[in-house]
Formats: sequence, C-alpha cells, structure tokens
Amino acid sequence: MQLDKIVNYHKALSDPTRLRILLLLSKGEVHGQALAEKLNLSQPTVTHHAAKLREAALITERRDKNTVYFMLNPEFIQAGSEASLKFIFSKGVEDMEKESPDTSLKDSVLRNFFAKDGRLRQIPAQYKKKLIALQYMVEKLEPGVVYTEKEINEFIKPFHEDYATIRREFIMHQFMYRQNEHYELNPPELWTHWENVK
Amino acid sequence: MQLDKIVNYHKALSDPTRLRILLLLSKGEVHGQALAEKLNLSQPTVTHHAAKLREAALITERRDKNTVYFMLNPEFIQAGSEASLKFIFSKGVEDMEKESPDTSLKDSVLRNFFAKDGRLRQIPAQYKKKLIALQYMVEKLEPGVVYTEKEINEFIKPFHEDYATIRREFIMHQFMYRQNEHYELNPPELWTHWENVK
DNA sequence: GATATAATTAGATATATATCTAAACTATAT
DNA sequence: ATATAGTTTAGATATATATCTAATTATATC
Repeated sequence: MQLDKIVNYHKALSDPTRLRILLLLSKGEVHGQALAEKLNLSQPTVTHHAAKLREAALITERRDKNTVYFMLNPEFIQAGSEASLKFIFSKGVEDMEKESPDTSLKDSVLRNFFAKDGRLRQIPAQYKKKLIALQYMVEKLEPGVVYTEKEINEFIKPFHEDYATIRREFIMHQFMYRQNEHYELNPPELWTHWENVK
Repeated sequence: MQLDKIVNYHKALSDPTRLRILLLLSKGEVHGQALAEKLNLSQPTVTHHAAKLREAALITERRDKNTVYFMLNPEFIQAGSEASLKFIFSKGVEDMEKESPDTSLKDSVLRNFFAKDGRLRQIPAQYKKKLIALQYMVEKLEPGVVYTEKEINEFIKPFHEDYATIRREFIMHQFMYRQNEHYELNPPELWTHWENVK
C-alpha cells in the first residue's frame, strides 16, 4: 500500500548517518570505502545504510571493477517529499472529484439501486454500475481509521445482508486494504474507478 | 544543530500511526479520545504520538475543558519538507557564495596573514579579520564528515601551532559542531559571517 | 469537598534498528 | 590458481521506540 512507501521514505531520511551520506553524495558519486572513512564507520555499516537508501530509491549505484559508486537519485528525493505532502493534505481527493463530469450514470445507479431508506436493493451485475454502488458505500467510511472485520460487516449490513460479498468486493477493487484482520480505506487514487472503465 | 531538526521531522513522519493521525487531522481538529477510537489504540498511545508530532511542530493543540483538540500545523509540514530538500542538495552553499561581493578585505587578510607555504603567521586580533582567517581554514574541511578531536588538531597544525585555540574558535563561531569528542562542519548558513559584521 | 472525565506519566514488554566483528563472496590482477 | 581489494552477509549487542496497563494529574461539575 501507499502508506508504507511514505513511511519508508521518511524512515530512510530519519537517521543522521544517512543524511550525511546524502550530503556527501550531493557533490557527486562516492564509493563505499570512501564513505566509510569519511564517516568513521565500518564498511558493513555503510552497506546497511546504502541498502535502506536504495530501497527508498533515494540513491542508485554503478559498479566499476570491485568498487561500487553511489550517487543521488534527485527525482525520487523530490517526488517522495511531494507524495508525502499530498498524502497528508489529501490533495488527491479534490483532484479526483473535479475529474468526474459524467454524473448522469452515477445518478441513475444511485436512484435505481438504492432504496429511499438507503438499502442496496441488489448488487449490480454490470461492472460499471457495481463500481458506482461500491464507491458510494465506501465513501461513508472514514479515511485513516483502522476497522476490524466485524466493524466492516456491521457497516455494510444496513446496506445489504450479504456483507461478506460486498466486503470482498471492497478489497478486490482496491477500495480498501486488508492486513491481518484489519481493514483500512485506501486513498481514492488507488480505487478502481468507473470513470476509467471505457 | 540543524541536522537533528531534520532527523526529527522525518522520524515524526516515519510511523504509519502518525501518518494516519495527520490524515485524520487534515479534515479538521479532532480530540484525543476520538483519535484513539478511530485508530483502535489506547489513549496513552495517542498521547505518545501527539508528543512526537508536537515536538516536530507538525501539530498544535487547543484545550476546551478537559478535552484537548489537535490540529495540523500546515506551514511546518511544508517548511520541514523544504528544509530537508535544501539540506540534501546544499542549496544554501551556492546562495551564500553569491552574497559576498566585498572581496577586497578578504583578499588582503589572506595575503597578509597567511604565508606562501599556507601557514597562518598569527591569529588576527581584529574580529572581522579573525573570522575571515577561520573561515578560510575551515572551508578546507569536508561537509558531512565526522572528525575526531585528534584529526581536527592534525588538520590545524599545518596552519598554526596553537591548534587548541583555533579549534575552540571554530566552535565558538559556529563553524563546527561538537558532540562527545566528535566534530563536524556546520552548514554555512550557521557560520558567523564577516560580511554580516557591520 | 466528592466525583467524573480526559489526559498524561510511569513502568513493562516486545519489536526494530544502528553498529560492530568475522566470514563469505566477487571481480580483478599476478 | 592464488592473492588481493572491495563489498556483502551473518550473527551479536545495545539502544530506541510503539504499545499496553496502572497510577497520577488536571479540569469541571455536583
């Protein structure tokens, strides 16, 4: 999930040694042994930090004979910083909402498949329509909240008795993310969107 | 020192629970108990995370009766992200170099106080001139490298026999940062600058 | 004052991680 | 093929930290 990427990005930058490495690399490529000397650290320690920085795509490497030269990956440093701001301020949500001028199908699905009391009469069989109905329900969940399976079931029941199917559909279409019995809303960027279905 | 601030900023953002808290706060203020419920965590855990976020100036608080409401501090989230990019890419260094058009005094100090072999004839008594001489020497050290006291002494000796005094001056004027027997160059923004001396 | 509610602090525990030494691996050079 | 130099992996250790429960503090209401 996307949260983990942002966490890893900040973890990579949350150690003074790794920041020093990036500083040293900002002047150009440097090889492992030189880094170890400049930082007064052992080579294995440099390898360890380099691995973390590489996982976060903050540096890249080039091998020349036995020597591995490390260099910055400037785009990713910038991209990571922007992604994390965007995540926190949920910029993606507003952007997404502007992108759906085609509301007629949506309106018709909401009118025809949901009763006045809010219940879902039946799960739409047509793919597009099903996505619209699922999204309508899932939007009533709160971003950032971690739900238990039981809570998700209780949430779905007022809409439809077959909560297990709907719960599975939530996951299948990337509306939610599941990790050891806990459920969490994905950011809208990850949802399967009916607007994108040709 | 400045490095620690950046480290703390990223540490604050390198935990999934804290990112979720920021997400929840992005929609407006929320009180502690509500956060605990939404995240399925105990109140003390929320307090713990709130403290970290507050230390990094990412959130602020408002108290109403017994209830503490947390809210985002958007400027600091942005500022921290920019500071860390600036640090990594050392933008500050270039900026600083453009800002010193008054090179005549500098030239004269370098000519008169340093011998052809590079040794410092004597430590300038006049404040401005002393800063110029110190900065000239300190610029030959490498940013990001951690030096032992012994290494600093050995570095200074070719310039002047009284390395202890000069080492102390490096610290006093913020050219370097010292932490349990280890020395490290500060970023130029922190140096006491002779251009700024009226 | 007594009681209730929200928050914090203290203390315990389990996991994560930064660092080291020693060993293994890899690519070149002799 | 053997040696050498740089790097990586494995394993150990010490510190940091995320979480909990229980106790304490702070504020408000009766």
